[in-house]
Amino acid sequence: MKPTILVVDDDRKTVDLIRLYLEKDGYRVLVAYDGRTALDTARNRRPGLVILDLMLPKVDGLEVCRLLRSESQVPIIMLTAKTKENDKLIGLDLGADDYVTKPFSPRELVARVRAVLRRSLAESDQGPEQILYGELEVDFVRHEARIGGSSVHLTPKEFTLLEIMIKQPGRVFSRLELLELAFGYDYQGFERTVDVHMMNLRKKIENDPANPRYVQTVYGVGYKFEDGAYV
Amino acid sequence: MKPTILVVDDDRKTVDLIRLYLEKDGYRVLVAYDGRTALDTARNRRPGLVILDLMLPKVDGLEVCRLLRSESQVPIIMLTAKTKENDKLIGLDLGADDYVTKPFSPRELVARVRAVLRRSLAESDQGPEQILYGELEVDFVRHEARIGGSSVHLTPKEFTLLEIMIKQPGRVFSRLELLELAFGYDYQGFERTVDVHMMNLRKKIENDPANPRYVQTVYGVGYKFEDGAYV
DNA sequence: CATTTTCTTTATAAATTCTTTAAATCTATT
DNA sequence: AATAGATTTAAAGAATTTATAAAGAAAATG
Repeated sequence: MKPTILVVDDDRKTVDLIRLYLEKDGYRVLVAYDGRTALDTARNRRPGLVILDLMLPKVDGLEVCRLLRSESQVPIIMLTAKTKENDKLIGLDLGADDYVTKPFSPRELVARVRAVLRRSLAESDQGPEQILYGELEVDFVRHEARIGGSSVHLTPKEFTLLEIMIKQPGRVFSRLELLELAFGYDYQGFERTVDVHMMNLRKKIENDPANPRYVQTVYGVGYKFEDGAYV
Repeated sequence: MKPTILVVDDDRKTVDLIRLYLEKDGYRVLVAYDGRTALDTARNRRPGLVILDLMLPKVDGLEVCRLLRSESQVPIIMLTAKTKENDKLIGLDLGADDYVTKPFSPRELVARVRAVLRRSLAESDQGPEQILYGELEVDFVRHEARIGGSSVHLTPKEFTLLEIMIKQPGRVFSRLELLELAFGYDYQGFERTVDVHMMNLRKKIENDPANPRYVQTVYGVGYKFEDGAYV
């Protein structure tokens, strides 16, 4: 089900054009021609995204943006006329998720709507707070692992490595990937460091570290978290 | 074949440094010193990735980024000076795939190039994550082969050889081709090594290794993965 | 700034895989 | 059917990769 989009601009032709393209792409569209109505509509109808012109009567677009932001997480795309003034404005943080300068192609605007929605969905779905496999629980809120209900102390790197792997169970990660993901792209050390962390991790979370159930080696490739999908 | 990378910065020393490291890592490099040239080059030469400085003469980096994004899927890494101003800019999503703040280490930049390319290749669907033929499944994410749903352990070379062949089913590969593709162009050993790997592979994935269904010999030529297109 | 904890490196042992070898088997061709 | 060349097969040693323990370096803590 596609979200509803609120389009706010005092120029009715612009609104009609945007509406046409959005509806063609399957979105429900609400419209407002001034800032006050925009705020009311946003509060009552809870759109999934707002397209907002910067220059508006009654309550200015900037103000609408600020108010919306202070009271909800709704993604906002700002429409701005292309001037040097506005380039500076963009340098300031207006709190919008994206900017489109007039004149714009409707197709581009729709593409940006899709992109912003995709991003904000991805962000709001930060993955689960907790993952369970068998006896093992990994709790990202508490930053803690548990075996059979009782917590096991992991060091920061051990936890991070486990987190990376368990969030994509079954996928094999090379040592280099793990280093870059866990320790940053500027990490200077040896790949073998990963092995030692894995060993220590296994000592803590595996029943039989020499025959690990969760943290498995893929010889010649790297490590993975075994989810038991195919045994 | 590694992709071509377009490096855009008005400071020639920075460009040279980046170029040096990228070329050392095997990439072809194009350069541009201003926004307009960058856009022209990107449109004509279709690089696989763009490294883009935020501050540029003629057409500003932000604008270049927007334009490139609206007209292609090319991954973009932004170079930004580390200031509070830019922190805000980064808070906004400029549409880049990654950001690197100046000053940066060339090694880190190259690592990020690799990571962004890996991500965007994975997204743009450079071939499937998994291939099925009859009972046989080959899963590239899990780095695992399965027969009738249960996984079969393959060694790294066995897996690589199978991967090469199954990705172009029906095509015959000479032993030399297989050696070069699987083991690298500088491989020194005998061609007969391939035979042994094929034998071991057949033992693991074939029902009747002496009458293989998947890994077939083409007498006097090499091996192929039989897809059953013309049997 | 001393103490504790964590991280990285190093060295060695253990496990796995790869290559070579040589004999047996198979294939195409005469 | 005989032959020369190609492929299969098994086995052994060489090479590579991973596991492990321990010590020194670095980082965090009080």
